[in-house]
Amino acid sequence: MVTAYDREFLTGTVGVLILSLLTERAMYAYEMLQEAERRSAGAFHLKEGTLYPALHHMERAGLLKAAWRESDAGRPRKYYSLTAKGRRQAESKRRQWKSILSAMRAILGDAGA
Amino acid sequence: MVTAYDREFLTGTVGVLILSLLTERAMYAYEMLQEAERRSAGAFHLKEGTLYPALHHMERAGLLKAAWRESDAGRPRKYYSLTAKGRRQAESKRRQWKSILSAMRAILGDAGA
DNA sequence: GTATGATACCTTGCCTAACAAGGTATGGTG
DNA sequence: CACCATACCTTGTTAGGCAAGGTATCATAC
Repeated sequence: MVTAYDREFLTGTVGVLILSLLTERAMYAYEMLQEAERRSAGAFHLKEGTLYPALHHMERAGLLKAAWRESDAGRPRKYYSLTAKGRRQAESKRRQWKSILSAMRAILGDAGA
Repeated sequence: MVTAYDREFLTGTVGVLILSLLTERAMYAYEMLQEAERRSAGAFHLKEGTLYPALHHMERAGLLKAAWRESDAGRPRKYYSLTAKGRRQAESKRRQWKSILSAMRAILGDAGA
């Protein structure tokens, strides 16, 4: 379900997306890929080449912390969770996202509703 | 009112923004800058270095056409309007934008509402 | 027994959009 | 005369998203 428009619209949203998912619970990267796809009914298809570097970057920035856990089958999984700084960032980003949303609505008229 | 977050969130939205403004009426670039700022109550501060290249690109792509008109005072203004192709594009982009919006809502939970 | 696909992690290199910072020109206001 | 708002534009940098590759484990199918 990867269409050409994904990219232009997705740009900049990946950060908020990760922060929001991790606000709910700790998750591993592969799980995030599936969750994003499932919840958007296939509209989003987060790419691995986008997600992994983003996670590493956010970990370096002190927003996330990672912990390996064994799984019943297959390779161990690397679970990410929010640090205190990450939780503050999540809150802040969400507020910003809302403000951008309403601004877009104002500019687009009913088109953005 | 330029804040650091503008960029990440704005990415990819400029195209839709232009198409939507021009759906209403022909406008010149400087006017678009003001309109975007006014309607969003200062939340958006479209940059000239973003807008002008975007307009030129969209004109080359056959989405817009430009026409110079004299003004009572100052320099002549370059009015942009949608071509037939541009109108189709505007419709299509708006639909995509809506689908992305609802996908984001689904992922963010009430955070995106 | 081996091929394939799902799971699960990762990196390198390219492309393009957004921006900062600069430039030109005109008219009005202090 | 200086300065600001209007109005157009360009160049160079940066950073984010992605395609395409790679590694390893396990289950299923043939």
